[in-house]
Amino acid sequence: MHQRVVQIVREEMNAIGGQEMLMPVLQPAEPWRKTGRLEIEALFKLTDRKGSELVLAMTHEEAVTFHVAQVVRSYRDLPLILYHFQVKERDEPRPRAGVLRTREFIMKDSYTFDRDRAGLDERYELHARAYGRICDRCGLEWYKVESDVGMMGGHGADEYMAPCAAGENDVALAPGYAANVEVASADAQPVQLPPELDGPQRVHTPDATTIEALVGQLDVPAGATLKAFPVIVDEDAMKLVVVRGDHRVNEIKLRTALGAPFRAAGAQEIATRLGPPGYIGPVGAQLPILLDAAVAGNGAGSYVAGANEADAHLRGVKPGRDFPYETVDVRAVVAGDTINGLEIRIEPAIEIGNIFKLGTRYSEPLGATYLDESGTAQLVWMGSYGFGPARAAAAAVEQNADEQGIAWPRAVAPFDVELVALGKPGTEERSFAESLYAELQDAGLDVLYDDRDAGPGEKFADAELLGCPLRLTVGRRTLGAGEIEVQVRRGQQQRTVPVDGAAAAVAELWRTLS
RNA sequence: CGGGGAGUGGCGCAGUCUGGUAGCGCACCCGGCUGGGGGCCGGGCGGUCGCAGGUUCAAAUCCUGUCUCCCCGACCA
Repeated sequence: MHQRVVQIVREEMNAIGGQEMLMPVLQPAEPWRKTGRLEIEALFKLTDRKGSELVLAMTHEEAVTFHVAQVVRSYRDLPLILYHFQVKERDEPRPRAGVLRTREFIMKDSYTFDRDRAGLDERYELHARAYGRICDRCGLEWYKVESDVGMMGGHGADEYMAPCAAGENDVALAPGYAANVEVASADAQPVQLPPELDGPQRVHTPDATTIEALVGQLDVPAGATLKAFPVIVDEDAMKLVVVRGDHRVNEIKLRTALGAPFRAAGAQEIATRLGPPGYIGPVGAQLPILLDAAVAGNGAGSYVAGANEADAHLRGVKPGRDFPYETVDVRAVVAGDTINGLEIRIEPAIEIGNIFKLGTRYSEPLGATYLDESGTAQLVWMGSYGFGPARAAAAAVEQNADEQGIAWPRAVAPFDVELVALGKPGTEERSFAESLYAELQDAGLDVLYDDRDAGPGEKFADAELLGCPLRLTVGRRTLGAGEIEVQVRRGQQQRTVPVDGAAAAVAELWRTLS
């Protein structure tokens, strides 16, 4: 089924003008140094016997850009769509989840090369449509979501997600909206705030180092408290991120907002710069304060915040009046938040593909330029597009399995039909099954023929586990009635077809399946 | 990186606490029965107990080290 997915992808890539090629996995380290990606922890690095530095490629931007830089000279050489199916190697912190997260996997990656942003947008759109067709043809339930650009850098990215319980990503969905929670943004559910005061008032709150404990003591909703999250940006400056007490910081959104790497501040750093951990807050903090939009947007009312001293909080805190801030959107959205007044839900999903607008992120460091009509050198505008056949197959399994096993979509099933012959070898039903096997193949079907000397129960159970769309049974009972039995795997409805013209009837039935 | 678990015939496991003849199911091989939901009877093959050291008369079992795998979390360019 991996090869069936591959062939679907290949056809759709060719249909948008892609040229298939093959690039090496083992590559010199130098181009990776030039793009700054040699530092990536997940990149396998090694040396050969002469001590030359090599890497095992995790994607192929460096290789393809280097290649294009050699070959493309003129605007007349563009646009270009190149792709290949190749092994990717990634030193994952923790490989897991079977086929979903492995150190080594095959990915289709394509790369587009254009003379400008408008060309890139065109090539990107071609891929978006091709990916939609690929997902449909693979029989998947899927959606396209906005995503974080992550390690790739660049100007925008979307992911293709197949919802299922085994998924490792969470996606926020509302009518007309779909985004990975790493970038999702929504309107928070409203909260009843305590009335305003003339200024912050200190309240005694022993052992209230968690929002839960604090809420228990003060009788205010968690959403009326402020949670302070001190971070060290670039191993240098400390900043204080503040979100509503009932919200959580999403670290990907925060990294995006900061525009730089960060880490959570340690207890000692907090104690030195602010106050006792558990009691810190924005009022009086001599730090830049980043206030989440869910707090900053509220007009009336006031909040409870840490007082930066032990066993004390402040009530009546008003952002702006009591502390200066910069507004950011860094909270993780939760189910029940709204977008345009419509509630969102959050679902797990498998990421099966992603598409990135790279721009000149790679063409610049690797010198991929062309000469325009005026003879001026210009940087090539690039896009990068990944698709994981194994993940698509995994999603097809997860979305179509039942108690008995897999129920493959027709397009990606390992075989079209499983033919089960009952009876002892040498019997009439066996010899009929032999001839039916040949006729089915002549009718253009891929057939798995179970001619093992095994009991019927064993064969039926195996057929259902494997999950071919149709199961044919040739047995003495139905054969005597001039029929063979057909089971549609999905739903497991049984029917019979006459022996005469059976192969053609089965082929016809197969065509009606999804 | 933090927490937890597991390494014993091909596969799945028991035995380890309390040291003393390595065991069970499945699979496999042989003979036979059965033949529409993993059926039955009989007879067989197959294991340096992850690895290395130590304790002991004696180690799958106790001790030390080490490797690998799995799960949860962190992380995931």
